[in-house]
Amino acid sequence: MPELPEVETYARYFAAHALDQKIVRVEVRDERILGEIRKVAFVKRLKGRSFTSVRRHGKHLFVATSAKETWLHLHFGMSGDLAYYRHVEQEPRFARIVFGFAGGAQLAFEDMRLFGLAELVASPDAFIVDRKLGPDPLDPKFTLARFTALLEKRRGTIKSLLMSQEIIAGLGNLWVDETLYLSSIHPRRPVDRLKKEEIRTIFTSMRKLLRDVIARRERGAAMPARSLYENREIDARCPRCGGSIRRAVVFGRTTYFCATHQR
DNA sequence: TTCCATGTTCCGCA
DNA sequence: TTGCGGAACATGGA
Repeated sequence: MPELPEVETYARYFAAHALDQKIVRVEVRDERILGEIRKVAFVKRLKGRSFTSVRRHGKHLFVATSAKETWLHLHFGMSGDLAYYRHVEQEPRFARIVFGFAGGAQLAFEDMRLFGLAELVASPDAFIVDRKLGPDPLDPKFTLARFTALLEKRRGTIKSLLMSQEIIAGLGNLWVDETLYLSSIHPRRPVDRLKKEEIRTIFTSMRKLLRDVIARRERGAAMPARSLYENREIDARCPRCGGSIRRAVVFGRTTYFCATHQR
């Protein structure tokens, strides 16, 4: 379930379990999960090393290794996840890569649909520049002024811009819908017709939401019953205003919104 | 069987 | 140049 808050949770999970242990085994179960790098090279460069720290930018996870200029880059696609375990029976069904550690534990990168990616990169910063990724919305340096500037030069709908990783890195379909729901803004609203005040509301709601979802993921709590997330159904009652929840395709994605309070 | 799915990329068109 | 719709990728789950 990987948008920014989920990837943040994976990053913390990785850091809590899989750092500073010698990698004694690297099994690539399905090569389609790898990018350009060949399986042999991937295994060779990681075996005997260890993971040393994690870093996240948007939906991308980077893990530093004890090898110079060698970072594991993971993208979780639509169905990626991590699992750390000690016994083979606990291996996830769709484990695509399994790292075995000296202590006997293992870390699996699972991804049923294979839209994810695992590769090695020399530098996360260079990767972010190459891929033209926008700022991470939870970066302390990401400000309302920066957000406003990013939107100012653009046209198009607010949903399409929040979804575009070159503008802001990390939001996906679910949390864009939730952000706009909380902001009372219609997903199709042209961004050049947003008032300053509305941009501020989106900025604030988005960051508050992302932090809240991360906190909930951490303690295994569900989303509030009043959230759009729990009411993504055609003709559901909007828990905030009693209006009706509608479904439409916006920017190519199934979009839920309240036809009454989102304008 | 059919439709839908938390992502990304590429192509064609306006 | 920018933005958008559609298709493709792979594999379930309802």
